[in-house]
Amino acid sequence: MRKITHPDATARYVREFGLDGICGERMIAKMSLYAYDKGELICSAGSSMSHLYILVRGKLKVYSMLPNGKSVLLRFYEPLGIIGDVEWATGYPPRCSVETLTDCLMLVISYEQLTETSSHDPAWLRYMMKHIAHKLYTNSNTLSLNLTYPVENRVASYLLSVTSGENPGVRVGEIRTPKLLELAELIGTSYRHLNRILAQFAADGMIERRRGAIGIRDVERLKKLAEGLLYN
Amino acid sequence: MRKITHPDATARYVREFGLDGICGERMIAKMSLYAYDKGELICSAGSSMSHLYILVRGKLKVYSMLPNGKSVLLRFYEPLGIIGDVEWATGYPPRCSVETLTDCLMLVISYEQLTETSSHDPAWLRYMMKHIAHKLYTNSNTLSLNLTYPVENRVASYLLSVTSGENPGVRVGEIRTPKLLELAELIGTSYRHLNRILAQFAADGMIERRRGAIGIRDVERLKKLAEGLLYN
DNA sequence: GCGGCAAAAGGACATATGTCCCATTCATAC
DNA sequence: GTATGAATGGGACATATGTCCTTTTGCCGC
Repeated sequence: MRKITHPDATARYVREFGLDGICGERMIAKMSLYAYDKGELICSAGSSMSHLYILVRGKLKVYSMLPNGKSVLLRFYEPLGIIGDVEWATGYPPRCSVETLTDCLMLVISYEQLTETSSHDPAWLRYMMKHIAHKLYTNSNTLSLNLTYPVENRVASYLLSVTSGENPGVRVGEIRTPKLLELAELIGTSYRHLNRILAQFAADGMIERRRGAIGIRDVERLKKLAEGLLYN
Repeated sequence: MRKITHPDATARYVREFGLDGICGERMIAKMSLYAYDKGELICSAGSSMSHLYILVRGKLKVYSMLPNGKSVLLRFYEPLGIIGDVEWATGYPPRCSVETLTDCLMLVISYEQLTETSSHDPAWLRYMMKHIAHKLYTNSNTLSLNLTYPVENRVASYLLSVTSGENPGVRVGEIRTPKLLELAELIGTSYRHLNRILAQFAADGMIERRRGAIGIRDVERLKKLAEGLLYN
């Protein structure tokens, strides 16, 4: 993580995403731009949260760590995803962990300055309200689906989510897998079972297994399995 | 459902819950008070939503109907629970159904009038933002837990949630069960399996089964099973 | 009382998933 | 090269849960 000090840096992304129509000038003036490397942890469950992050480049994953030790993948974020909004609104400690999947750029502002510059600004408050409501809507949907779909479908959905956008063309998708154990935790199952499902996918010719990577061989059949179940 | 026309009715509850510190006067002037009987449906997935409801008396249950036909119990509401906030904020159609568990009283205001009287009011917007963020926080937690806990624990949690408050004293809880099939759907399992779990609970002396009702015999052991898993 | 029906109880079996353990592979230090 | 350990692959079995079907129970109209 490092701060981007180029004078025009913040303004560029504020303009690109039309944030100037949402955030007041005073708020924009207090924002900084930070670069994160792939694999960095932005926040983690149990720690404390002091800044709001607005993703403008790259991709993140958000997962929840549960008291019983297990974890559940909640969603992926792409540009204009916001981290720390719920914690700002409620003051609760974060119950999720957020990790970069690619190199990322984020606009950052401290809660203190955010409150000072925007807590009386209806446009910003409406935007935040809508944004959080959207999160609730989709989060509730995703988890409810996960609750009733078997692991097979969830794995298919995960593979598609991680591939999409990486190799947009005809090329076969190649996913650099994190440690499979982590992947299993994210999907909310045991390593053993994930392994079974992957072996079955491979046997069916839908994927190809390699050390540290998975090759997608049949996107269509995966899509069929993931039907309607999307993490995005 | 019927409107309460007593002139002072609305004002009484607005005062009781301190809503006058949150909702502007203009907004309060547009609110009505409605009474609902036990078992009425306030809203249902797929329909359209045109009013915001603030619960001031009674208890509700909220559940989600999924595209694959199954449903999941999301939470119970008690006074100051708000229905229709997410739909107002986002404009999305409701994906949940809400049903009264007891006779209820609710303050009601149409989206049109709500937008007109409050969409520039920072105090109200902050309140809504915080409220929705709280919903997201707890909803995500509940569903994540459900995703990783077996049915046994969920049933225990359900029994406790429904009992608590009904017989606060030493009396043994007596739950008038809805059709058990419905209950199974709410908990997100099959009727057969719910039956198994209940039979096991009964065999262990934790509950007593009767026609159309369940008697709680051992709150403590149920609490142990429900550990940390709460729908409220 | 009797027939019939909805709700409830439960048997038998299949499937999904978890747990425990061991074998294999690969990289890296030495 | 060899030892070592992490990551991976997989066998054997237990448990959780779903599906299908049959039986029992209690209620209601006649």
